[in-house]
Amino acid sequence: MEQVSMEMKKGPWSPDEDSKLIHSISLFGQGRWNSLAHVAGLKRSGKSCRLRWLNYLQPNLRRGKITPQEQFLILLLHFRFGNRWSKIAENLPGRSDNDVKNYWRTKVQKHAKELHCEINSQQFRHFLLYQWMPSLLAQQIPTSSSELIVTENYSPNNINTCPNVNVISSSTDSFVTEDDSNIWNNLSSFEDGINISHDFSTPSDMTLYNYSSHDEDDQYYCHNYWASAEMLSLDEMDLWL
DNA sequence: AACTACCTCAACCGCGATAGC
DNA sequence: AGCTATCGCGGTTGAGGTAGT
Repeated sequence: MEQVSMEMKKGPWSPDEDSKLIHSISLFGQGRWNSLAHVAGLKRSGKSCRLRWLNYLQPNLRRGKITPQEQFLILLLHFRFGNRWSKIAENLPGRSDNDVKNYWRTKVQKHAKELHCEINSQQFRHFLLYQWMPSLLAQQIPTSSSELIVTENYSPNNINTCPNVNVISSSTDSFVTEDDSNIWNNLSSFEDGINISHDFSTPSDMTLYNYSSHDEDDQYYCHNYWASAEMLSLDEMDLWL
């Protein structure tokens, strides 16, 4: 049973409490949060300590606004995982599930409300896929360029670096023809992180998103997302490269 | 300057899953 | 097998900050 008593402190953490928790974790590591709270001399529940560490204190957390790249990833991965915030956050180095959740609630849900759409409606999904996500991609490249743009690479050794977004054309009215082999060549040339390309050369009733990443074992893999215009289904295919 | 409305995000809560006895 | 403790996740709240009037 979670420790509950009258003297348990709640609310904002003080700098003193933070340093006690950090010190204890440096000595004993993460986990067994109730014990950790006790040895740290904190009048906090283990649950509260865990949350404070994961969402605020642990090193390598990214601060500041969610970048367009990260926003794109959140929207894309929400199609795949739904409200599984921790799963989405795994793909956003330095962001917690709370960050992802807050973004979704404050930005995406608000937008749906303004459009008088249900968040899970076909109408809103269509808006995300064909308007919002392309506009986020468009923010990644300078005007007049339709070539592959390479932004800074995300290195697994530097978790504070933003995930990489590679854009193959971000213009919805000036289509760039890229055959599939070019796309794969481009993707496979970035073996060090998360890459996204959006291919606008697919038939007008179909949008293809390529999302590639590598896992802890350095396995490099790629997801293709085809979304039909009707948004009735979102098919996924994983290819091991 | 004062008030209000809105936004952000840290923190809490409830609950289900899992581990250990 | 059943009980208890712990963990982790998703949903929600509310304090503090900021922009608008």
